Amino acid sequence: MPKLDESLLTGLPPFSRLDRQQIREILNQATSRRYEEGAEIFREGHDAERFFLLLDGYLRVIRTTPGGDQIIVLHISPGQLFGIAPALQRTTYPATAVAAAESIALSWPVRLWHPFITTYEGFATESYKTLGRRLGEIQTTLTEMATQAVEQRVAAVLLRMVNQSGQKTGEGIAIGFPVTRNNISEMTGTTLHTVSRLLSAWEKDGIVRSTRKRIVVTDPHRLVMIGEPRG
Amino acid sequence: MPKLDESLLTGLPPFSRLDRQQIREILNQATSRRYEEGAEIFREGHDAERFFLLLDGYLRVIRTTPGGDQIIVLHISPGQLFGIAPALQRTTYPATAVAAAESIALSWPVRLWHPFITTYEGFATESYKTLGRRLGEIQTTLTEMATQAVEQRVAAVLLRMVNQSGQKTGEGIAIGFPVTRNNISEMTGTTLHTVSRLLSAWEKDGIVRSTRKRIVVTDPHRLVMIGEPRG
DNA sequence: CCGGAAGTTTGAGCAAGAGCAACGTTCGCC
DNA sequence: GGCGAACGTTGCTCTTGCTCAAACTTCCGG
Repeated sequence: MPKLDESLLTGLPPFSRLDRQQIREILNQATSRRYEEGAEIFREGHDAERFFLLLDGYLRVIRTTPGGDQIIVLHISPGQLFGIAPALQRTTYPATAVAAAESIALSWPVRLWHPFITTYEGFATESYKTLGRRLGEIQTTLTEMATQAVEQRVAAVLLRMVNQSGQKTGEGIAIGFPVTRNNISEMTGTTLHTVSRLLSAWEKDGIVRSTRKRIVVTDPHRLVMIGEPRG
Repeated sequence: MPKLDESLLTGLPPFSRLDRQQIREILNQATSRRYEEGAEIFREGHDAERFFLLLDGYLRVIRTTPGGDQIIVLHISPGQLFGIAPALQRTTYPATAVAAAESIALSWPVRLWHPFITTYEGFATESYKTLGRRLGEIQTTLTEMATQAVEQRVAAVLLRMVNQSGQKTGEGIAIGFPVTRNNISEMTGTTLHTVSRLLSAWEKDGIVRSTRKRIVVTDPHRLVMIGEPRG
């Protein structure tokens, strides 16, 4: 295992209040691993043996129903902790994590969770903030699902992905990882057909541009308008 | 303020590992209050000044959309902590809490949160377990919303309420607090009309019995069958 | 360079459930 | 004891978006 560079963690919120020495300790106990697009990092229901930090790439957190349907609960961006089941006293992972793009993550065995929480200043605070944000995000998604029509939900989801991973390009803002029509349908509780029709229509209107697995939002403002129920 | 009896807390998970003396301390700092059906305990977005424990009654946790629609995120049963925004480093409440039935709750100022977490054994653990369960419940609801038809969602929600608050009666198991058709529609993302039709149909089939605001499930097993998508 | 897999598009038909409307019932309050 | 508000029921209409079907395009591996 190559020695990990301290600069990997220095900027990140959970570690921002630590000194060089402490970061070194943390890195020395970490395992680094690369995941290809589509690879599973951990699976719902399995023993939570490690907790993770995403260094690079994007993840999807998904749940599968008994009936075989799949839904995407949220996405994880670089710099975020994930698989932090131990924070909520869980012994198994509550969902499955899959690499949406090629990704790199550090991980530590759960037995280090408690020491981390108690010895590293700011680590607990940031972990719980992250959980709070995610809870909020899921609640928002739930609210949208319950009250908004499909078109609005798809617009909202596109905007959310743009906000979390957008990269400026010549044509507009690109979503920073591959997304299929089917993925979007799994985020919005609809079918890939309906998503395809919506994107086609928006492309005709100059709101988005898309190629296979890649989406660029060229007119975010108009997408916001679509996302608002009455207007 | 009448002195609160120690037996109020002795059985409850967050305090189960504490001695008489510690429970006394906790009670001495608590404020007890009664809420009528429909009363608001705290509101989404307001400063989180206190955290709570529900002693008796039932609460609804709701969110309101900009468009004025309302959804019920979850219910809270006696013995549970709620309004524990501080646990997730939040300074405002992420949702509104309303008494579904006449209720009694204790509360403490948030500045006591940290002392509670650090000095009372088991308190932190139980609080985070509660959060974990709620996150799981919301995720389940989200999954149902995204993958199941209205009939299944309504069946699932009835069963959940029965499990959380069911009381055996001569005819079956009664939901332990008042619920309107409209409330159910706010839990399932449908309309009160559709809920009314479903309940009427189920009543005809002998699966439920209902009067104004009161629902008794007479044949839970068949309701479970309805709740399963393919079967 | 070819073939298959994965992803995308589009059309046509249909049904679930929303919206609208009207009326009935129960309850609490003056 | 009567009135109004809140809650519930039911019929009808109409739209959204799902299902089914088929073809097309892009990508990747051999």
